[in-house]
Amino acid sequence: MENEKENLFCEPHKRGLMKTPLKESTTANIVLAAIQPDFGPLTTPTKPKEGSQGEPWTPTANLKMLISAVSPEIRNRDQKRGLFDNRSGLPEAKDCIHEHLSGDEFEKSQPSRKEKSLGLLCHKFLARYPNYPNPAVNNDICLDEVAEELNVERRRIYDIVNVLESLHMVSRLAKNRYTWHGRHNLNKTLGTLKSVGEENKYAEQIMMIKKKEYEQEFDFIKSYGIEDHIIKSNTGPNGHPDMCFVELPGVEFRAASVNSRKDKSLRVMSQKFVMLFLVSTPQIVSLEVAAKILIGEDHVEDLDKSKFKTKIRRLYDIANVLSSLDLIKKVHVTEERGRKPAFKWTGPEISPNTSGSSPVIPFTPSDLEVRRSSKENCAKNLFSTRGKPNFTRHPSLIKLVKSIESDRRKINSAPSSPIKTNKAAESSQNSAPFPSKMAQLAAICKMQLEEQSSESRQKVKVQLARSGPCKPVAPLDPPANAEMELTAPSLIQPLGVVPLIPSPLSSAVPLILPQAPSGPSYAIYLQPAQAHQSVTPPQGLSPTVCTTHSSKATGSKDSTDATTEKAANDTSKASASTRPGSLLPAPERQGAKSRTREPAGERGSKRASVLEDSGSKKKFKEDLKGLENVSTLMVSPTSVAAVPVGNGPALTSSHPVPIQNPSSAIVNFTLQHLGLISPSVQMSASPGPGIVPVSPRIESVNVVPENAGTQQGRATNYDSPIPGQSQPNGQSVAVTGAQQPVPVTPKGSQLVAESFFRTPGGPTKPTSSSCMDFEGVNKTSFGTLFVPQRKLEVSTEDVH
DNA sequence: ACCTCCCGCCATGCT
DNA sequence: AGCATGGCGGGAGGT
Repeated sequence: MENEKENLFCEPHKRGLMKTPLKESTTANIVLAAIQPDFGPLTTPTKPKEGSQGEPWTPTANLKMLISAVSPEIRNRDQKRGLFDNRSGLPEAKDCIHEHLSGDEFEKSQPSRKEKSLGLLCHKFLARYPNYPNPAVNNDICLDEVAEELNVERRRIYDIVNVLESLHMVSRLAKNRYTWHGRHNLNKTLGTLKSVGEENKYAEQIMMIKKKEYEQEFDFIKSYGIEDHIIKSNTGPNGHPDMCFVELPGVEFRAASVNSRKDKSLRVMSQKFVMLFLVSTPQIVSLEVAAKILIGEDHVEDLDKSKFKTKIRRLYDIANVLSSLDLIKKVHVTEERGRKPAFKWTGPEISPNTSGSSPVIPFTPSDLEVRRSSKENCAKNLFSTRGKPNFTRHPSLIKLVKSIESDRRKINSAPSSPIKTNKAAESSQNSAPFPSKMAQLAAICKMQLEEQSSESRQKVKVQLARSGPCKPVAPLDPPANAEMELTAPSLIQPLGVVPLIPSPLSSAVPLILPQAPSGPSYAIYLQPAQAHQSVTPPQGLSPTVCTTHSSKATGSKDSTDATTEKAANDTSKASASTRPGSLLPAPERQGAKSRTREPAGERGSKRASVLEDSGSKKKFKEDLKGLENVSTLMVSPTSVAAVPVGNGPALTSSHPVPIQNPSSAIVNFTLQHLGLISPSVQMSASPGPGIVPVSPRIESVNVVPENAGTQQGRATNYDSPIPGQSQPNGQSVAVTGAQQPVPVTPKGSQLVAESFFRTPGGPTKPTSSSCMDFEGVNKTSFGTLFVPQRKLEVSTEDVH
């Protein structure tokens, strides 16, 4: 009954009807459709939660519910079972490879925590919707329904939705209702976030934190004061960077309710977390650092532990969702003291949206235009999100906006964000799960398989039909991914670029790098502050990188491991260490992902100063490895390129050749460290002139891909509207091009160029001032600072 | 023993 | 008041 209705209304796409792309959803839908009638009303009612679980689908469900009421355990068991059996969402029932309820008592009896993990849940959730939904269709999501179908408490759905909302993949329509936007706005959002992150100087903040750590370890401490200042300056009035939710023009929060406290947490935290990846060079962010930055109070000591722990918990939640989106993947950063959990960006590379602040624009003209135009959206203007401190809107306005937007959407079918889609991100979207654990894997695999099969058929048809209209972009990405790469060395910092002269000006200094042969050109820009830093040796870290990966699942691919090391040495000199390109493309998305896991070591204790010991050994090994790899890999530097700017299709992002990228970076890095080449030589990453990033520490990163294989499934999965595009390997290039084309002018959505942070309390960020501070600092303390080397190893998790 | 992070209590705020 | 949201942190599964 209702369910059906609701489905219709809420998630039409599920039905397959319209949307082509529905991936798994189709399957699921189908299933649901079949089942629902039988069961009867599901009810959606408000809270599904546990009770709901049982509820619905079958008559027996009621019984179960009753029982469960009595015993939670039973309840759980049922739930699990229900999950699989019923379907709620998952495909498992169908394919199932494993599992089964029937068979194993084991599983059945207990679903295991993993099966209940947010990551898996998120996969299920994502599987229901196409990456690039047809805007013309109703893409509403009814939270209650979803919760029921997935057999989870609504609370969990909120966790997912909040993160998705932060990326503007969904937007709230009303009470219990969200609209699914999929990845249409993703690149745009990321660009905006990157811009905001740059404005906030997150890169610097990261650096500072790291520096502090080092110092602490070594007793350096002296510079605390300074550092704090810096941070503070960057931060808002409160002392910490408080930004508000960054909205995109096209995707605004419509419900008033969103405003309130929501500005706080998960959503904002998610955005900030993403920003950290986007602004940091290696694109690897440890939870510890992220937590500190998010907490704002970075002042060292204050972090109270509980707060820190809470933040970490939240970050895991966010990370699980982002991992499901294939935007990040878990890795470990190993330092002397141990491994710390960290995440590596595997999403598309993005260029910052232009906003007022950044001068340089990497975008292609078309993009710019689009962006501009977008700004003009009526709706937006009406409600400009931007300015508002609050998101509250009058209901009537909301409606109006909504209607406008919907129209707009229809009109523009084009995808909005063209920017770089490349990376596979898109393609993978749905796909890719990474199972960390077998269970998850299995579950995911099943889902995927189902999806594929069902989808592919439908999809193709549909897409073809609709292809025109939609926007989409295709993602391309290869299937997989597998690989990892690694990145660069410096953990922190910003592009390796070099600024030559530090200018106090606020604006960033754009550098245009020569492009690699094939690639589009890219520009890197630095903010003054950064530039300064670079000039002076920041502490960054030097890096060493190691990548390791295993390929797993997919097998073939991957592989790339490289490790590098650098050894550099030294301390002060750091200059030597430059970071190679920092950016690495990340490319690959592997298909599989797993949620998280890993040991992390972060914890607060960093202090142990024991450093080097174990580290050195490892390093050595790594170095060796790195060398080996290098030899093998050496390849085109180009691939390493830093930030691709244009929309260019080619962007590195996709990296068709994953291996290369890392390798080049590594190679450079290694060579430099070895003294074989000068830093300036570096490849693309850091061009030139000046490079110097340097960081005192050396780190090595190992990335090991975890996943097992699920990828394949994924490959197929994507929904991109454009069917043909996907290529297995990831050559996304072509695809990209295709996507891009659609610059629709009117697009409404667009851009916000302005991304802004809203700072509630205060004014915006103090950019200039902060810059100044930084400068001062850099000069002052950085110059002298000695930094011990460290090694950092990043490894993706493996699953066990 | 520690890392992850599920679970769900309960505050917050809209309706 | 009731319900939707979602902050938060205890505590337990996993390794």
